[in-house]
Amino acid sequence: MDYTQSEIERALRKAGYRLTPQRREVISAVMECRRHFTPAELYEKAARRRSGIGLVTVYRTLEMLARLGFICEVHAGGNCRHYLIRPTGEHHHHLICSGCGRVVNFTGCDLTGLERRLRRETSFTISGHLLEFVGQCVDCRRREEKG
Amino acid sequence: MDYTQSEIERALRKAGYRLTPQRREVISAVMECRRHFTPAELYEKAARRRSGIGLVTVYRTLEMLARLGFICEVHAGGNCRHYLIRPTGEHHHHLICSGCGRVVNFTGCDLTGLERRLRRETSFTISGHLLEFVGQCVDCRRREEKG
DNA sequence: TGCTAGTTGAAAATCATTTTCAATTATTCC
DNA sequence: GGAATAATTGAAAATGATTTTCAACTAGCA
Repeated sequence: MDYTQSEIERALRKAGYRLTPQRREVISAVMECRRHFTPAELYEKAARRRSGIGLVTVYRTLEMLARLGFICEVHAGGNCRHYLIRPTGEHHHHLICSGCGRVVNFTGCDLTGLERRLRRETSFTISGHLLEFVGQCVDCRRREEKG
Repeated sequence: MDYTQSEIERALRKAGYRLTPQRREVISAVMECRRHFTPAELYEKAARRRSGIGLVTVYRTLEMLARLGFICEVHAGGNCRHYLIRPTGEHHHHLICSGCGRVVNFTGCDLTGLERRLRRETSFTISGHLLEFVGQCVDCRRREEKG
């Protein structure tokens, strides 16, 4: 289901990137994330564990991981980039809690029928789609009801 | 199908906003857009027609129009906001050409089944979804094939 | 071990967006 | 029509995320 640190490191090497201590640290910090994160958040986290990692390196490493397909961007709103670990391979989407940012991955979006219809009606070549559900998880709902 | 300038102006007044020449100009510039646009693009267009409109005012007016539901944001990539005219009322989504930015609105996304499944499986309260298709329109495809 | 191209990170640059605030003006009330 | 007043405008400055620059450093190869 999830990639391991060494799988990612291997893929990185294979793609011609060098394996530096900073990159290892960023990867390991990413792998602990259970919700979406911003470059700045990840920087804090990684820098806390190994002082001397630069924000720029975090940016660059995240960009690299996204290029390799290990993380992807989500459109969580706000004014900065949000990334998310990608489960291995398969086509999937996200259900995002607007309260805490928790993310649930799901598959089976089944938009092929709609896609076919659009292709027929518009003559577009369709290359992909962006689908995200937004809601509130149980914890956040309870918290709101109480307070 | 589309709102008229005076419909928008009326709604704006009704919501307690003042009708200024600058706002009129921005609204009219928006209404000419057949694809998505950025605040900066709209500023250029509006300022060309009536010099002296400030970029800040464009930002503020677009925010207002979005709040009133006449335009909405799209996630077209890039590093700045993209807006789009919203067809009257109904729930709809966008098919966006990655080449030229042309936008086709469509309805009938039918995600209620999927939404129900997610609600059941995750116990989230689902408040909405974001769905966009990306592709290439006929013109852009031809242009690419030729050159 | 030494070479070299890839990598790092501090600082500066960039760029979209937001805030500030004094001057202006649309609307209301007489 | 003419104040009064609160909303609006826009230039300039502030903010904040992201990117670029470049000299120093280093991973990985020979």
